[in-house]
Amino acid sequence: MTTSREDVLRAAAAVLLHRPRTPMEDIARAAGISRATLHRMVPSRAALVRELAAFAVTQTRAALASARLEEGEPVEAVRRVVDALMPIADLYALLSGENQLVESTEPDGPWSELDGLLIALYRRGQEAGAFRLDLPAEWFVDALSSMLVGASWAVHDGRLARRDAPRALVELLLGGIRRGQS
Amino acid sequence: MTTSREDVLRAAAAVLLHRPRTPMEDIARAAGISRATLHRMVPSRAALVRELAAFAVTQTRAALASARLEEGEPVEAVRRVVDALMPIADLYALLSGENQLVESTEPDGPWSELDGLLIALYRRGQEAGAFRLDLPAEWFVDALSSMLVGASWAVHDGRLARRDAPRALVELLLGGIRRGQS
DNA sequence: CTTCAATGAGACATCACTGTCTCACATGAG
DNA sequence: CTCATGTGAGACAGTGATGTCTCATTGAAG
Repeated sequence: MTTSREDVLRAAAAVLLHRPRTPMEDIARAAGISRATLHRMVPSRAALVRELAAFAVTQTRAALASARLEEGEPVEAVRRVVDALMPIADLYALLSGENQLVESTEPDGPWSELDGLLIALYRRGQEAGAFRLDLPAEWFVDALSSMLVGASWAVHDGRLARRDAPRALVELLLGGIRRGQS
Repeated sequence: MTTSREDVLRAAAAVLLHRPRTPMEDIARAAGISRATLHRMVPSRAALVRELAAFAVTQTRAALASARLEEGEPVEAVRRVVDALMPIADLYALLSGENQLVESTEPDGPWSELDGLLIALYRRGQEAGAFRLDLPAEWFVDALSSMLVGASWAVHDGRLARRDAPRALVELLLGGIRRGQS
């Protein structure tokens, strides 16, 4: 009964997001393997963290691709983004600026590419007259990121039902960014 | 030239929020004191963390009190809350569920009291017809918390101007929670 | 059945961090 | 000026985490 590398990464992400100081022994346990096996998979803690970051980038890129940001109404595109990112919110959270588990993603690295896709979506929405002009696109990305993390935590803590989370998030976010409110 | 205890706590909060694994030596440096002096102030790392938590509770309680949650229009009360919490967003972030630096704040501890004040505000807004009925009050608190953290980070990283942050946050939040949008 | 690869348990050495302590220096008050 | 207090630098011992490695066990394939 082999635990897949991906399962290990997912488990590591979840436990490290919640407790960044978790020892390797406990990370391995959380993934259902022994510490020796974990060390066979990755040469060091630092390497695990780097691999986690790369995995998170890959998963996020795929999620954003599946959300097809350039297609259709910007409002619907935001809905699709949230639906796509919710299942990987914990991985996504590792990449967002708030979590320094992953040290200093480089300014021109994969993260800024992904960030740029979301900024472009917001700007498309502004040009289409759907989104507010007075809020910076960067804030849209930050707000989305932080609410994804927040919703993920709320679900994790049982404060929000898993099936309600996407809707709660998207309603609040869209309500906040849509034009024509004041 | 003595660094006040509060300054040390503030600096420690900021650095630990960003890098939970920061060694005591680096925490002390960030606070402008030596490690020996830090150890004279607190007997251990665990004690520092406990004191930080208590300080965060005190500061948050004071901020919420200054925001006068029960007075006037719920919308204006939310504005006051954001204005009051922004300057202490990093301390507040230590208390919010997202950050396990402070391990497991007890269910009936000070945090749930503060949480309860915000929940009561949202419910007051619902009853007054100002806030949406379909979003849970708990989600309001989670969204506020996570956006406070997100905005604080955006400012820290230079993505959002410090003077624009409160407005960006409150506009998005209020836009999302107000009634009569759809 | 045998063989092979993967895995877990556990031992061990090393290292970073932590807490403790001493001593020299700096600063402020009288 | 002296004295008292606070501080920083640095040494040291202890601890927990980390990485490395060996050996026994397990499970799957042929």
